[in-house]
Amino acid sequence: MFLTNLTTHNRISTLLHAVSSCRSLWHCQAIHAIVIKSRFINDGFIGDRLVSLYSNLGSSDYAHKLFDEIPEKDLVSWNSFISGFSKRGILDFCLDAFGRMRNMADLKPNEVTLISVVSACTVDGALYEGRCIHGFGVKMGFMGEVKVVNALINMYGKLGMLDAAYVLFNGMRTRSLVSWNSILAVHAQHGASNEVMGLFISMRRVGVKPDQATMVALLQGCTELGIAKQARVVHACIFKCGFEGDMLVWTSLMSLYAKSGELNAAEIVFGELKDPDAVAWTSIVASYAMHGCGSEAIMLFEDMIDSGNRPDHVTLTHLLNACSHGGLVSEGRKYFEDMSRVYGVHPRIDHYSCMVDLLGRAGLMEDAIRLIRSMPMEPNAGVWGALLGACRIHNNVELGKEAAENLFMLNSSDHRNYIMLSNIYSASGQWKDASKIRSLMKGRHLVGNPGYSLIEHGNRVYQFTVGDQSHPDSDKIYAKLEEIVKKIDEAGLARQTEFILHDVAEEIKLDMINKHSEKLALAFGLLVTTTSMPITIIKNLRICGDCHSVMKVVSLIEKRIIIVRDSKRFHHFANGICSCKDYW
DNA sequence: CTAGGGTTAG
Repeated sequence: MFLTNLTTHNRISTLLHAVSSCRSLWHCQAIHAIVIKSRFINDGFIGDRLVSLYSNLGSSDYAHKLFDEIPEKDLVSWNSFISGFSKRGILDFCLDAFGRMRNMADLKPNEVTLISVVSACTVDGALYEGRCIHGFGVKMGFMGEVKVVNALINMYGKLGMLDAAYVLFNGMRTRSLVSWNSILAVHAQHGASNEVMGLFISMRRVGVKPDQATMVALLQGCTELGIAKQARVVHACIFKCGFEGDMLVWTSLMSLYAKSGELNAAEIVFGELKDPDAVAWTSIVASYAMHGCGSEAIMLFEDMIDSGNRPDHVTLTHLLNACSHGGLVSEGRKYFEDMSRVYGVHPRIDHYSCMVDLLGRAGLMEDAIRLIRSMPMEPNAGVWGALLGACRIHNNVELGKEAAENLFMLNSSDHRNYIMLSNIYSASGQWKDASKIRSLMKGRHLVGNPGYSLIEHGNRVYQFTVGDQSHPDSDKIYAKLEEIVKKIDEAGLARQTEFILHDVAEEIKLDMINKHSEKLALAFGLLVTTTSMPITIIKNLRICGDCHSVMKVVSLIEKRIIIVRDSKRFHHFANGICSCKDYW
């Protein structure tokens, strides 16, 4: 055994090291047994480490039991206990222990305790608890501690209270690099790209040197926009700051290029990684999946396996997604079966969603519903949503109704489900049912996010909303749009007005659909670019069905390449066809 | 000298 012939001090530090290196519950228990045999079980250091390890590994029973067995619990014992639950995101246990600690006469929580408890409040719906802890921190005089404020910035930011986070950040007398990174990260995570850029510039101005986390936040801040030019600017910035080849930063950059429509650039960035890790491989598989290149994604996945990297549940999700977007049914089925047997990844609910999507899109409704019934867990909104989407494509009213009813039960506030069901009814001519669903939606006061489309030109990004007239050259844009519509009518394309929900006359519907944001962006793109340039449009919602067919026709009659990123994936239009093969 | 704490990728 490795513990013989060592001095007492060395044995304790060896044990501490062994305890720290545990990666599984089984491993932890084995080391625990050695600790018991080694008569050091009462050593406070080792006990604390075991406690935090057990709670870190999610075994709260062991953690509680062991914690109770520690004879003299000091501040560090309590902090280890609490931090373990904090890292696992188990808020209840954290607050419980914090409460018990506050009731102790001879022990007071310190700033370390507070940081752990604040971090635990970053889970959804814990704003009230977070505010209480914040108040406690103020009372205890911890607000001068940079790390406490950083944790609070992160907490408010993660819970969507960007203003509160900014007020705290702004009020800091001294800010560490982590303070800057935290405020950047929470803005980036909420798509506040302008703020991210502004903060980054201020940070440089006061002479703070960015690190890996800064660059990642900067890159993340650009994804919402998805503008290739901005990706290139940040890429240059990464070079200047000396982060080229950094795995974390480069994976993030690769993903940004892919999301900005530049699959080639993503491929190049990936190629520059000497020894890509599992996350980098997953990212490139996801990139191809996003662009609808199913077989390429599969090939890359096989390369990943050959390189000795192990896929995890995220990799498999993207792989199944790739099969689904590419309509590769048999491949998807094979990988779904292989995932636990060959790769040791047990299917989670997201994998079931992917499979329902895959089968449903392919029109294999029986198989999709059979899979749902056989799931070992309760189907969630993702699963029913996938089925509903498939019913929309294949006009399956019966199943669509069932899927929608389940969705309404799970989450009645997502207006997209109502629209989808209403569209299914309209498509099969059941107008009364369709309008019933619409009034149900209206009655519940459900409105969606307003749709918008972005397009880059010169050094600017232009934004269009439905019927937008804010552009200075609005007249020209609408004239171009009219010209396109005329050509399309001449080409004999049947327009799809059922995507308009309002109860209005057909010609008004057509007028409304003609002013969709993606069509305005398209008209603008045709106006300002030359024929050799692809037109790239970023849409915040899913592309509308009519716009999708119009893009196809325009790509043919105007001989243009049009690339649209919607909220789910990319569509590459050329010669009258879309890369999604109308599978979307 | 030594335990516990804040930001970061797919």
